[in-house]
Amino acid sequence: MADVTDEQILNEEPKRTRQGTQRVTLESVARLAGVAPTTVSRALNYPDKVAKKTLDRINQVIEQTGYVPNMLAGGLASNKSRLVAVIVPSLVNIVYAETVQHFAKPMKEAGYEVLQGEVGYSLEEEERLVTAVLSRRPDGIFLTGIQHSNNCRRQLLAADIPIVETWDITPTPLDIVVGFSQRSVGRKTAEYFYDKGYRKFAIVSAEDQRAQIRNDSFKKVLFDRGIVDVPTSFVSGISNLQLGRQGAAKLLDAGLHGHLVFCSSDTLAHGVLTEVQARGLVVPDDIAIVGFGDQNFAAHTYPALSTVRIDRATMGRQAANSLLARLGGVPVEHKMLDVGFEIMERDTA
Amino acid sequence: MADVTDEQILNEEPKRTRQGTQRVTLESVARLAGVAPTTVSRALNYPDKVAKKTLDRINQVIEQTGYVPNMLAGGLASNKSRLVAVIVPSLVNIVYAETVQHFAKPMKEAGYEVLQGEVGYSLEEEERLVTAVLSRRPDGIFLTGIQHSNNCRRQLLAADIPIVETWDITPTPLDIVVGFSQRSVGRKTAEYFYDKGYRKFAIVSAEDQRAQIRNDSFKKVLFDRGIVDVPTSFVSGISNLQLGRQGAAKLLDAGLHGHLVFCSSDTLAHGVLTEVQARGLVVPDDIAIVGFGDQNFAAHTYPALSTVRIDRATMGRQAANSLLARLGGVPVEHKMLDVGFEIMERDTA
DNA sequence: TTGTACGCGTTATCAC
DNA sequence: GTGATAACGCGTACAA
Repeated sequence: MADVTDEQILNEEPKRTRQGTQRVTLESVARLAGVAPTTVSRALNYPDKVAKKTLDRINQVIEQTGYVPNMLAGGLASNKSRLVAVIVPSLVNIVYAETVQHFAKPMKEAGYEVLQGEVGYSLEEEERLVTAVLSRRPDGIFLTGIQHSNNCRRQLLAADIPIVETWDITPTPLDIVVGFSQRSVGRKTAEYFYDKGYRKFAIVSAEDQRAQIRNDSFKKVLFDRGIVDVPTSFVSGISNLQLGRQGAAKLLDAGLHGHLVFCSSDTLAHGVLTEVQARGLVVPDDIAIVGFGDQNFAAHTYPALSTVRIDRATMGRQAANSLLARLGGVPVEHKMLDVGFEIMERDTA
Repeated sequence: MADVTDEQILNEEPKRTRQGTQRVTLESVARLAGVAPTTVSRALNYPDKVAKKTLDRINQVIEQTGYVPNMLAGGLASNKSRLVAVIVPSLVNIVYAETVQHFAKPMKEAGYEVLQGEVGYSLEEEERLVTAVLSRRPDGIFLTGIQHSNNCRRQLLAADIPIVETWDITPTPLDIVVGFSQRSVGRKTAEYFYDKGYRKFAIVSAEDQRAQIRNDSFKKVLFDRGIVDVPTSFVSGISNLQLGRQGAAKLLDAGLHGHLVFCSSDTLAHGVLTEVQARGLVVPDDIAIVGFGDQNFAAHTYPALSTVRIDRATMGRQAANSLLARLGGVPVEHKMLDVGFEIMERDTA
């Protein structure tokens, strides 16, 4: 055994007990370009710190060999992954997808990749995904909502990275929050249409937490004005046109007439509209409808959908701005950014 | 200077020229549990290869410290990232989102995270994203479509990882392909509705490559039957209801009547339907409409939308199955999997 | 402007 | 069942 050890010591070559990938590495590029690995690394990360001639030679080798840097190694060495994690309730819910898209664009332009994960509306799922995602050492994280399990909060805080919470607002965010008050949406919407003269109301809603908050504050306003009965139809699963029709059908079958139906999304509202029309009723005379979100189809349904406009582009963009500021070491001016909302009165209510 | 060197050599402690993250590492867990790092690693990756007692102690320390493994380091060492990259034209196009969702579920259950990127309909963008994504050393990659730039193909092949192409079909995939023939869709749809008696046709289409293929084969069939004039209205950007209405408006303004309008997506078709109805025309008598995709709202528009059903769930699931098989070293039985499509005749055509 | 020498946190290998 | 040791591929402090 001693012999082996001696051999190793005497041997110039490393022991090579393991096999790496056979791909071209920074080192092989360096060899081919006749420079030190450091120089190649610099050529990649700080091109202007390398002599033009050297740079050209290196780039040529990179081109020829098809070298692709290994960011796992780079990230480990630099303690930066250039990855931001995004956690949304659903990948196929277009309102979240749009927010993420507007978030992802500036992040990508700044050199970050987006790792997206979906968690439904369950806090436990969120906790699991957060753990999984933190093991990738993201440089920052985008969260949907402000409700998280205690364990989840602890992990997030321990990770010590910038965090943006979105789609709600709170004076005490984990780090930064960019959103709007769900409570205000419910309240203002109820007040607005009550003041317009409506006295009968109903709700078609998905079962998510944020919708519940809107519903509750909506009903609270009505209750305070003496309206205690607000027929509510819950649908479960990802909202779609069909669920909207089903939700409306239940209500209509129960004899709804002259009500304003407040929906938890434009998609559900579109379904309600379709069902009402399919029954030969007239909107808004027989049934009035208000959606939520102002998705881009809302202004183009027939009749055009009244709804609550949420500026998803601004929300996404601002979330990115704040995160990028923190990532760049710039102190963020506002820990809390309220992007507000706007009631869009169109033709269905 | 020599002194310093001597000190270093004599010193038992490492030089510590750099500062790692202060987070808890596998090594600190090992120290606290009184075992070697190797054992902790094993406890995490092969729990049954560790004595029950040791395992319990380690898990307890992990619990207390809130240790989160660093997968950058793990990935570097094991040459496995447990990451699969997904490249789609658009994050907000729900038909792709749904495919990805069905793909992501089994992948996640098998322990893989999904890194999603959007590339529009540009091959150059795809190439750029592929490079960025390969630098994360994904274990596999999911592609939309079968058209890629040469450079992109080269990189993909060089990466030497399992690849699934989707949403189209070819006998010569990069690795595996799960999809259906775009050409057949156009052909069969034209034949079907020609045989049903339609003699006037029009098209409302987005500008993407795959839609073009459908349009071309659609028109080819009609041409062969003596129908040479197929008014076509292109819309640009991500398809939505408004664009569908606009596309229809252009056609309708030009005096369309009695035509069957073949749309490149259900969303556009829904817009066409809305526009036609807003003008007081009757579907399908004045204008017939056929969509593409059979999204979940298609059966619930009023009247219900005739369309071409694409089984996105099966496509996503099969893509995952094939990829997981390859990832597990199992030889894949079919390099090419045709999930087909189905013409859904409902009430709009 | 370029090169030397570590170390980042983990896993594979092999020995015990 | 457990541990020592050497990589994995790259960034960075420091020296030249």
